[in-house]
Amino acid sequence: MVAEQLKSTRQRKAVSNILATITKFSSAQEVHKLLISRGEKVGLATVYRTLQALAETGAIDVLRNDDGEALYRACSTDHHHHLVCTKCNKTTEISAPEVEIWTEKIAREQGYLISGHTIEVFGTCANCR
Amino acid sequence: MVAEQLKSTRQRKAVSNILATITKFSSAQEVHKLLISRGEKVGLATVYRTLQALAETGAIDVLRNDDGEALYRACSTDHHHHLVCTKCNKTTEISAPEVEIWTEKIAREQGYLISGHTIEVFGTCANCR
DNA sequence: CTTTTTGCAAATCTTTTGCACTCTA
DNA sequence: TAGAGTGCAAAAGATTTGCAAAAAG
Repeated sequence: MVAEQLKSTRQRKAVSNILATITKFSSAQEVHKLLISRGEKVGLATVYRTLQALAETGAIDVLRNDDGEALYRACSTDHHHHLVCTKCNKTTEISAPEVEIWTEKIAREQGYLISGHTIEVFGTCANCR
Repeated sequence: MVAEQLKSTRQRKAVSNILATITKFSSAQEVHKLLISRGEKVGLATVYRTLQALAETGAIDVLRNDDGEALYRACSTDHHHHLVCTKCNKTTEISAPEVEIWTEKIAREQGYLISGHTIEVFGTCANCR
């Protein structure tokens, strides 16, 4: 299973461009609406496929909201976590070397071989308080 | 909006009992199948409603898997996080005072008012290695 | 040209709801 | 009894998929 190289298409560029302008996690549906409102002609299925493809290559981050919807956002590539405002959905990246270490420790204590972890902190940001 | 008190019904007891015997997070569909296989007569919708109700009262924990499905599991009531085996789905509760503190700190630095957080560590447990 | 991509609509799948009926307190 | 709770089937909604047409390299 060789990593496929994605071809550069109008639609994919459009999706990438949109993502670059968004700072909060957005669902495929939202991304699609944004594209349409910008006058871009891209099918919903294509948005889904593109977003998935990008997520697989690690180019963008994915997470699930409480309704089970997949949310995407362009992300820097280094390991980090998120601080999410529950009111405006603004997201701030936070790196956490301390926590990475703690994670490793806990896992070892329990006899686990760590493959990954998720840390998300929710709250109200300064603007929304 | 006063917290409603759930009435005790055959179906609810059945769901609770099943949950008590399960050690891994399971979807509503799975719980329903288990009930049926045990000969319990409970509707799928009821399982969904019951699971949601229980989750709301904090009696059970919920999390979303990568497919966006809601997974439930009976849980002790004190605050803690999970260490999940990606092979057998066994879940170990971990408490993390250190992390709670770190979370608080980070948030304050960013001007956030913390409302909650999620920490899940994935890996392979001793038995599955 | 050959292989990927698209678009659309149809198909899936999980979860939610409307409603009439059945229980619990 | 009154108000909750239940079962079923229909409705939602998000995501996926089949397929023929269009685009990329």
